[in-house]
Amino acid sequence: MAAKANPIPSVWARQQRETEQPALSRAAIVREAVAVLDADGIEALSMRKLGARLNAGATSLYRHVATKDELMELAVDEVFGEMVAPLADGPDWRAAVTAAAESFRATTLRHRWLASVIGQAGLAYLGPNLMTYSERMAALFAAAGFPEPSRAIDAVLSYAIGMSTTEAAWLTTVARSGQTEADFIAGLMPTAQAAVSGSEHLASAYDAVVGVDPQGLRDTKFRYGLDVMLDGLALRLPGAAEPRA
Amino acid sequence: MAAKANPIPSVWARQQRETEQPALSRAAIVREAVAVLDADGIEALSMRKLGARLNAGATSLYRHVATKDELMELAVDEVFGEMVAPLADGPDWRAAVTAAAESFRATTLRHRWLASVIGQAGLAYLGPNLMTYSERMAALFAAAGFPEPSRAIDAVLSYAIGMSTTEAAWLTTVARSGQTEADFIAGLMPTAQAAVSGSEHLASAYDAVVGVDPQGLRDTKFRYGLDVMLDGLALRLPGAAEPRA
DNA sequence: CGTTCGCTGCGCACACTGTACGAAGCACGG
DNA sequence: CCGTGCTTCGTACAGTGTGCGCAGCGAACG
Repeated sequence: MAAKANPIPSVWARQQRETEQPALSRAAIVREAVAVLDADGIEALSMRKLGARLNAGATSLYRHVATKDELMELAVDEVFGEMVAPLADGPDWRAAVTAAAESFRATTLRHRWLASVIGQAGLAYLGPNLMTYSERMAALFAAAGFPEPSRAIDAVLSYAIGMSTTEAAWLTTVARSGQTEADFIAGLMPTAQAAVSGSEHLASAYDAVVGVDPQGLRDTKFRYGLDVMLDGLALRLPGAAEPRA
Repeated sequence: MAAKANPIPSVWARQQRETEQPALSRAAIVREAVAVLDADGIEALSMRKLGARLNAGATSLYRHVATKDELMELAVDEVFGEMVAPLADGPDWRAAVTAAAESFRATTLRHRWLASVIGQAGLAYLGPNLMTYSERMAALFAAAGFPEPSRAIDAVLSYAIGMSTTEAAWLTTVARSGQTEADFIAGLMPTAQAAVSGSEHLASAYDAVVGVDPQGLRDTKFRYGLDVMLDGLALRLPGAAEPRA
């Protein structure tokens, strides 16, 4: 009422050129969302908190992003841009594919929330960055002489996804405990030992691993499975001996 | 007051043997939770709804389950009980491992919410059912002569996880559209075609697939990657030719 | 030049979430 | 008979995603 009867003062009270921040844009929102996700994990990202980070109200974001799920899709493709697959020029397709897979793993471990999102939404995003990554990989396999590159992509990528998401989830659990990985494992051992008691093969596998550098273990584990897969693929190149079990 | 002053009628008014429902128990809660998850998906499971399904209040569940996350862990291990790995008695380790992997995939596709949970929490559950599944698989590889069965398990299981969760997420998306898989793909084609334009290898891969039975495609895709992995593993058995790229 | 119009940001509101807390009911041992 | 401990539940709180309608701004237009 009072404000309506007296419109004049607002002229003076008006904020002059309050465009300090580069305004709100889809790109800025996605970038900040990734920052929050990296820093505090997936359950810490709320529209209100994100809005506050951008000096904006929560619902303002909805002008640039249809829904939170869409924002997550954009964030996923954003970080997919960090995954690089070498160009198909070198003769060593194994090294190139290995580099591409390691890049996938490294990116997933750098942005551990990816594991959750991939589990919920899969790879059906069709985002441009995922597209160029896949295309590069297809070119790699095609240049190597594979008749059906997409088959090989699916195999290698599925392995990379499974191993990387499991690893990311594990590291998230570790991080939440506030301990180092080695300490966390040490603290978990009693429970684990009890769980595998009566399982002879598992128990011996556990014993063989106690006290070893965990990160190195994860690295070689990933490389092992990847090498196995690439060996299997190599057998499918034109001219190769049949494997025999 | 009135009830307290007149204790007699309550004997007759009392619900005789009101144990129609088997009361509230951890097992019953977990069972019902799985039912809800299967029927309506992971985002439809709320403690209130679950309580209502069991003729109980929402917070009553917390007497048997510490937190919702714990309930999810229990639900995961519950369905892990459906995954079967053959005993290590037959000579054909490839067939046995294939059966175990297919069982993993089938279970994941039967309970598609598993994909989300695995992405969030990994396989660090240590639940009994996961344990016996892993132990069986370890026995399989050990009997086949692998010096490090756990390495082989990690490789095969990672592949199965990656492919199955991706597939489950895809099927969830399809189901949410209310269309058949073939129709959904048809509706998606324009977008997909636009996305792969300029990516020659991907485009040709897409073209090769249009109009084919989608489920059969998924089946063979899974089998292909699994066979590749098993071929690579076979090379690591004592006595095998080196692969050459 | 003044006016209008569409786009952007925002406060409010709604329905819903997980769960901490304290009270009430019950079966059972003394 | 009275505790006593276990189970259930109502209430409450802090937080979520997001639909709706209003205010202000820049640009286009008469």
